[in-house]
Amino acid sequence: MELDGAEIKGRILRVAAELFHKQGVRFTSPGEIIKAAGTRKGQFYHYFKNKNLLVHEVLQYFLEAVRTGTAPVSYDINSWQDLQNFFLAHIRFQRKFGMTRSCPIGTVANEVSVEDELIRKDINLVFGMMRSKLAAFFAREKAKGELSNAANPEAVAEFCIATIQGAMLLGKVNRDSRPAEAAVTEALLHLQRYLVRQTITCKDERIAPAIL
Amino acid sequence: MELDGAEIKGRILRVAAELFHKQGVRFTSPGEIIKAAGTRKGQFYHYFKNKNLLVHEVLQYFLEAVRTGTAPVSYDINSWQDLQNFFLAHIRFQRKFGMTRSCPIGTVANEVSVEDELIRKDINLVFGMMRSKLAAFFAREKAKGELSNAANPEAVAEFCIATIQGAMLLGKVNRDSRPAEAAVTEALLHLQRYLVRQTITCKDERIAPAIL
Amino acid sequence: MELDGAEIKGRILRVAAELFHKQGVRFTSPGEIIKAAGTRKGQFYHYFKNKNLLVHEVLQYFLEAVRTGTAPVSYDINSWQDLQNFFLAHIRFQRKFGMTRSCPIGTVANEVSVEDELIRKDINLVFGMMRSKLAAFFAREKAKGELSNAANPEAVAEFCIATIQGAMLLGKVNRDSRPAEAAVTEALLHLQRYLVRQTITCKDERIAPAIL
Amino acid sequence: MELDGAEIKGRILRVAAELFHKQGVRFTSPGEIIKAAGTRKGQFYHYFKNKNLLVHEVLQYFLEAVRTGTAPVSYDINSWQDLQNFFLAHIRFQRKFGMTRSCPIGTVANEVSVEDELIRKDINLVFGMMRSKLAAFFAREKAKGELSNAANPEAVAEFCIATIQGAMLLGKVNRDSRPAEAAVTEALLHLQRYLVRQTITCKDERIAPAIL
DNA sequence: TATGAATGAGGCTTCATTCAT
DNA sequence: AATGAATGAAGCCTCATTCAT
Repeated sequence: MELDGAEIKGRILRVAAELFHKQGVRFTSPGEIIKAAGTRKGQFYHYFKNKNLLVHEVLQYFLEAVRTGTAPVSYDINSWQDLQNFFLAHIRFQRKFGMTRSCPIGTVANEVSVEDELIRKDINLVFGMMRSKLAAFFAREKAKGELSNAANPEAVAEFCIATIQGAMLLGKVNRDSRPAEAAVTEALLHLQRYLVRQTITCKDERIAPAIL
Repeated sequence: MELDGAEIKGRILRVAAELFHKQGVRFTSPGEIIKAAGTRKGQFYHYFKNKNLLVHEVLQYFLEAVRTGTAPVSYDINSWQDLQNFFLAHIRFQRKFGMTRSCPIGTVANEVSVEDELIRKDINLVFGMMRSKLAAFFAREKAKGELSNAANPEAVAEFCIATIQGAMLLGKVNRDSRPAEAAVTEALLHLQRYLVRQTITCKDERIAPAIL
Repeated sequence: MELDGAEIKGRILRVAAELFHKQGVRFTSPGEIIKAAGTRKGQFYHYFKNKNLLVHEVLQYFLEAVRTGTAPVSYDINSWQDLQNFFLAHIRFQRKFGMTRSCPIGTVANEVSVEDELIRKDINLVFGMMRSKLAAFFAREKAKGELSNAANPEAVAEFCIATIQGAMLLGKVNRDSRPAEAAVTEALLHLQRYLVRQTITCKDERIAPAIL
Repeated sequence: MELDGAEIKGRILRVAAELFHKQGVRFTSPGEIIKAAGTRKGQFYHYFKNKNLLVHEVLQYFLEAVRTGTAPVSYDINSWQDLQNFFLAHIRFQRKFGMTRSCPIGTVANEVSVEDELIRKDINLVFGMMRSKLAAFFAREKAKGELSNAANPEAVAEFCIATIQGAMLLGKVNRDSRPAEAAVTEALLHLQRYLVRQTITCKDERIAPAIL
């Protein structure tokens, strides 16, 4: 069976996403992607006009993954239990790579320079998608009277994303999940205090990292 | 007045730190640093055996800056007012660069790959210095009975760093300080709730971003 | 007529072989080869991943030349007359370059360092090919009863190669063919004494260098 | 105790000789010699105007070592037993370096290019010293009537040097002393046949490599 | 004597891309 | 659609040496 165009393009995209996550965009050359994808230069430049547009498409692929919930961590939160799991899932994800990587989006985001307007906007869309999914949950909870009126869903969502990004960064530079766990645990405590009825109760007021 | 050796080495170091912050380590070539520092290739390699060791020295310089409190943001916190100011100072710092950069340490941290063990450890030392200064403050407050016994100084310090790093990343990709402000404001609220006596009071329970 | 890929690769290979023979591998930079071959950097690295692999290919080319008998000196010996000619042909070859070079293989061989395992093995193959061709001749002569039973074909072949390599080195540092001739003449005398019937007779027991 | 000038110069010389033997002249930079000798750039260039003159002095040091018999292998031969030992001593010497190097002089000799007239002449002097010592022995034996009148002392000496150089080269590229032993054993057989009285007798007409 | 700062040419290689087929 | 040849700028670094102190 021959590989059709979409197949090849998809493979390049997946390989590129993996390499960008592993070593960053700048440190990943088209040649390396081509080799890892088992394709050829001509094919690569046929499907992607240039490296920048490949980054663009990778980010669209990430956007789609977050939107449809097929990303390694789902941003579709429906319960406080989901929310807690959501934070911890990021660190579980990171552990799969031996704590040597942080968030795929965050990694690319960090590299954007003033010239990369297109890429910056792409990343914004991904973070925006994450934020709106999280904010939607908080808004729903607020509507149900479960969340304090003091909580601003958008701001709380922003806080969640920021803390997770920072926690993963700390996890990576420490090569240890504990700093990341400590950070997200504090974040969860903060969110918990917004709850009108304290549904999540942990003995010592801390979410046990052991459940990770 | 002639420039002596230390002067030149210092200039290379400062220029490199600036470029690394602006565009990352990977995208900054020795040639670019040499040009910006107004020096020569031979001179550069006389003072720095290779680019990696320059990065190492830049990080030592950052470590020293954090240690001595000469960094753009001081990590020496002595009051809850200091703490609040500390969070906001990060975003003020970011604003100076038109929200096009994130944290100098975070930027380098994000780039470390599995091969850069030396660099990873250097960054760890810097984050460690930040953490111990913050944790020292929380420990002191706890000893004074101002901070809840439930608070673990190290964990809370980790949370502060993570949230700031994430907030600055969001600020950069948005080219807007508001997402970053929202995130750190939530973080401050969390910390405030650890206070035994609620010394920081803000009308609507939110720290006004306008004071930034 | 345009040059196709194989043509260009071949030209780089020949130019490299020539320069390696003239001045050694170490003293021949890719830049020099590129210039001499009238090609470009990109082209060079398109055909040869790196300089070391070019050396490898040059040595394969030498191996092939020895194997097929297209090298400047043929290692296919069929008679005692051939053998005598074979020794002298090396010095004739050397004279073509004004006694400024030694053996192309020997030159590269002398340069191998502990790190160059690949190259060392390549050279071994070339010397091995030379040895087996020479040994085959001695074995045949032994079988025919022309060569003393005391002669070990492999050992005698090794001796021939060693003496020729050493003779050419002496010829080069002296810029004079006489030391080289003296050495190979002695070697021929040694071989001659292995003959059961003294077919090669020289008046004064010496092979006249004049015939060179 | 301070090191005086001669001490330092001597150390640089010895270190350079060692490195040239190990990896060749071209591949040994002044910086490497300076580091290995534990000295400084200024000192190096104070004692040696340039690298080429250092090579020159190293060769003079080799010349002196051969002249005075302090070289690793003595060229002062006084008996046929000495002669046999002399050949084998070269291979023993080579074994000390795990068969990774050939002759120190031969290594430098191989690298001489057309521009290095000075160096070429220096090497010639060293080989010339070797030759005259060997030739002196053969001449004395001839005078004593121990050596065939057919033997030309100079030519036979040249042959000895050539075969040893070639044998060591083969030993190095094979990383095995056996090819080198085979070659020198044949050479010894040749010399033996020049003896008027066959004083060296080996059972099977071969000098046992086991005695090495 | 001794030092290390300074120099710039050059070494080896990768990069991202275009192009002709 | 697919190929791999072609390109030259640039990346990182070493070299051998000179020079001012």
